[in-house]
Amino acid sequence: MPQVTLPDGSKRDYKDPVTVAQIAQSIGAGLAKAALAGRVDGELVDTSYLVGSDADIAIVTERDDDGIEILRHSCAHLMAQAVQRLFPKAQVTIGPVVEDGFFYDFAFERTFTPEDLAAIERTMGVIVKENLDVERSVLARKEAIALFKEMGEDYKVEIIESIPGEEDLSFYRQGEFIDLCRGPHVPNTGKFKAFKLTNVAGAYWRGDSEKEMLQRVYGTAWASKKDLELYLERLEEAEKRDHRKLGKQLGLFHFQEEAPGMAFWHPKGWKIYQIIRDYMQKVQNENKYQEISTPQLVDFTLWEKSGHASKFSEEMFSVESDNRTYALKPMNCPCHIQVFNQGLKSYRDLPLRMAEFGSCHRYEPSGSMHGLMRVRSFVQDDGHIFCTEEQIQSEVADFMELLLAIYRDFGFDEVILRLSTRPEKRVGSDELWDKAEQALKDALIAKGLPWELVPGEGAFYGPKIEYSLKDCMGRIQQCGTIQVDFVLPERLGAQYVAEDSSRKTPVMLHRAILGSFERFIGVLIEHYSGAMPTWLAPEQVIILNITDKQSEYCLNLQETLKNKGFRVAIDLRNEKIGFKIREHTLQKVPYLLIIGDKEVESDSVAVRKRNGEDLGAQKIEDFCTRLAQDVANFGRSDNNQNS
RNA sequence: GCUCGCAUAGCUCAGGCGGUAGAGCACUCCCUUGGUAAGGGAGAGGCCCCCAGUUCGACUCUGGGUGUGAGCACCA
Repeated sequence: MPQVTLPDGSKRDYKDPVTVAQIAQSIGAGLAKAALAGRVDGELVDTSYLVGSDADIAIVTERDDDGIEILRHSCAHLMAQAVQRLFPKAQVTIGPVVEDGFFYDFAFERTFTPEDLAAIERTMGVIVKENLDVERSVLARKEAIALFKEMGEDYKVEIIESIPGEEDLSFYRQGEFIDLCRGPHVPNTGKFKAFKLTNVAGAYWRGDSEKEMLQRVYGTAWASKKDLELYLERLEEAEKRDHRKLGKQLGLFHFQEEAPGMAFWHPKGWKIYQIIRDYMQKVQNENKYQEISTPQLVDFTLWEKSGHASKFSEEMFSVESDNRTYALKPMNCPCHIQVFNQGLKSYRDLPLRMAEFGSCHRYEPSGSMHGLMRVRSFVQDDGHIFCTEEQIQSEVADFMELLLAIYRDFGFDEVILRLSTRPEKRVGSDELWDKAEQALKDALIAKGLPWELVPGEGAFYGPKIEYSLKDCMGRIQQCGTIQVDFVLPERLGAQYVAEDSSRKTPVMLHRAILGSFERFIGVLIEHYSGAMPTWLAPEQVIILNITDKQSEYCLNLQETLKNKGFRVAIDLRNEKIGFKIREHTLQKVPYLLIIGDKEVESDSVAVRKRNGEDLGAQKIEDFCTRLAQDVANFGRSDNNQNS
């Protein structure tokens, strides 16, 4: 006699065991039709699931996030079925859900073409119309292996064989197609309303670059055509914001063949870079960091001592000179320890905070480069804190405070914090790890922000916290980090004299806030769609004359504003005012000052913002006040005047 | 690094059964001095990514390379 409790708290009694579908039916025909799956005591199940005892039940529909996930997962099966109808020789492998969609990997004798994709999509539509029931069944491992061997699905056999244990496995069948799957799935193939195959690409079998490459077909599926449209619009919007595109349009930087993965910064892009660097310099100075600078080229022997050569020598650029081999430094840490090692340090010197805008080079794999986001030459806002074990927590807490304040200035309020703890392969005693992990944890807890634990993902030399920010498109960008290091100071002989006059090895905290200037600027460009907040805009103001008559007034005005520390450009070209406004609006200059006879006579400026807003005529003084306020506000979203 | 695609004027892109190429914008000059997102005219501009091969002839076809895009793998 199952009694089910629905999400609204109401209860229903059934005489005999009932399926989720029947429960939905008993509530209403509409719900029965919309039902994609069920949730029984929190577990997702098929609508065919039989409820035999009292339980909390929810009917999962497309209005439910889980419902959409199930829809996408089932859509992957739908696609696999279509592929096998069209290409019987194609073998299926795996087909999971990913953000906003799904993919399925196939082994096939040739690659799929865009025409193939279109054909697959059409066949998917046919299968939807066939409205095939999706049926779950359970097979013993042996039977399952025999079945898939007979079908010639070698990859599936391999998957089944790799599943540990002897328990039975679940399978889903729709028409002629059957697939190993945990489920749950939609009850039939008629449930799909909006899907689209987006692209094909290669992907390694089992994610292993030693193994063969499969054909991965990506698709997306939504509850409605409207949602699909919105998603496609979102993709378009992201494309418009692409920093590589905007970098070219706004004249910020370029790349060229002779220097792959290394940016050529143009005046406006470099201005942004400098503003950020000056800001970081100031803020770090205020927070008791001492800025240093260390060499670009360092003899390989140092990298051997540090242990990087054995692991990363292939990824380092090297330079031969005087029968010696130097590496272009891929990181700054060993150099910072060299600075620490000069002179005898006392416990009284700790914590000792060093910062460097360190230029680094790494030979990144050719296929991994991506605009400014992943480059071979970059500058880290690097810093190392030498401290005692006892000081870890407060240093981490202070760092976090600083990082969050800086992110706010750049206009990022949402920060995702993740704590990565000890991996299997590691150095240092468990006691030491306990202490370090606890210190990081305590610092996180003290901050009171939500954070995520990622067990086993720490570096071999210590645990770390990673700080990711969410841009305005909802994309997550990892930028900052703080890592505890038990190894490097020891390896490179860093020591300090303790209170009892014994020699001790300091703990080293590696930390970065922006990560790299290159990447961070890339993130900023995409976040702001190139319309930098006034404090970061390479040109804050552009002065436009209407006719030659106002030229002198404009030049004087430029001088006045420049003397007040603003970045002011001027456009005296013989062009119509509408043309100039258009050009500089497209260049996303925050303020356009239009100067005609009226302004000259009244000693004022007509102010227009890049978003088209006309602020009308203002006294020069008033405009300066406004501009100064805008700059002082940084990119903080509270009271934000930018748009 | 791997799979697939792409590489034509400063930029965005057309183009052709193999006979060395075009548009818009930008640039230069001229007319125009015009009040809030494109005024008009004229001109100049190309090793059609690089190296081989096929061919009477290659920007076009074939092979190799480089760069780049999507994805995978990698990311101290």
